[in-house]
Amino acid sequence: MSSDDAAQLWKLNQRLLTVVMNSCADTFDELGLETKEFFVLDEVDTCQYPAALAAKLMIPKASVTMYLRSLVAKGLVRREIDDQDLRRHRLATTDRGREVRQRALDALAAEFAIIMGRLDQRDRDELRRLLHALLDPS
Amino acid sequence: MSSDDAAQLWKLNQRLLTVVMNSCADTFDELGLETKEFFVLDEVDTCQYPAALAAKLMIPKASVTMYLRSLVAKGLVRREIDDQDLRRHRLATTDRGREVRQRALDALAAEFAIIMGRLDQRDRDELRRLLHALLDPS
DNA sequence: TCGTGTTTGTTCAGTATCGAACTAACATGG
DNA sequence: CCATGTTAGTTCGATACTGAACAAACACGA
Repeated sequence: MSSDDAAQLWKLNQRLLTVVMNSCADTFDELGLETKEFFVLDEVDTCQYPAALAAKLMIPKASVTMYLRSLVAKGLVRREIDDQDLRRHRLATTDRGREVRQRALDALAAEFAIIMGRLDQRDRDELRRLLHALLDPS
Repeated sequence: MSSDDAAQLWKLNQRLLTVVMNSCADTFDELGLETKEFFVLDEVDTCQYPAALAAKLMIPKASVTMYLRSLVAKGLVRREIDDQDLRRHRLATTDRGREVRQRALDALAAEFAIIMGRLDQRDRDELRRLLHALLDPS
């Protein structure tokens, strides 16, 4: 594989993600969710703590502080005291937070499906197979 | 494909691209290139004009103005008068611009190739075909 | 118990980004 | 030729982001 070849694939892939994300913008707006906030909300339950979120999402700690402040203000996430380590803020999504997250994920999946609709069934299966081959750490 | 499955695929893909991009950060630094600037530099020759760049990259016109200003200041891109339409700035990479772009693409490809290595040549070609079909609905 | 070194999350200040308004240059219809 | 509408690129003001410094809490060997 030539160098330009790999880079081109990278760019196409990047473009695909951007297109899908842009398509979700309206739904996210209705949910009152900023794009960046969504990524944080989505990982709150699996990461539990701000530091872990920053590491997982590869964004600065200062940014996590901001997104969390907004999510808490919106009532989508709540902070709890961690009795084991008073420095840490244990995080958890609220009921409403879970609902919003699910709606956002559905929107993302729906838009992805629309784009995928440009392919016929055979090609969709093929693309999914290739992406899985790339992404699954198997 | 279930809704969550599609979203999961999307998120994995997003993560993959971020990791690759982060891996390139040092090289880009050495080249004196900001990440966002790179995307602009990379498309200058194919898009020719700022408006086309904004559309292709899906970023605001105002941002394109800024990135171009920086690229021009660094001597990587130059603006020319378009005799056909005096509103437009025809853009072109300089010799140094082409060199820097190639180095950046090489870095990107090198990192991405590690992942792409999971596919054989036939599958990579297939993947590119499918991504093109998705993104260039001709 | 200290002293020293980490880690956690926040704050602050400087930079980056971008929506909206703007100017200049075309295009089209009359 | 003019009126009207559209498009190209820039500027400006307001917001978003983040590196660096910070305070608090932990860890652990001496």
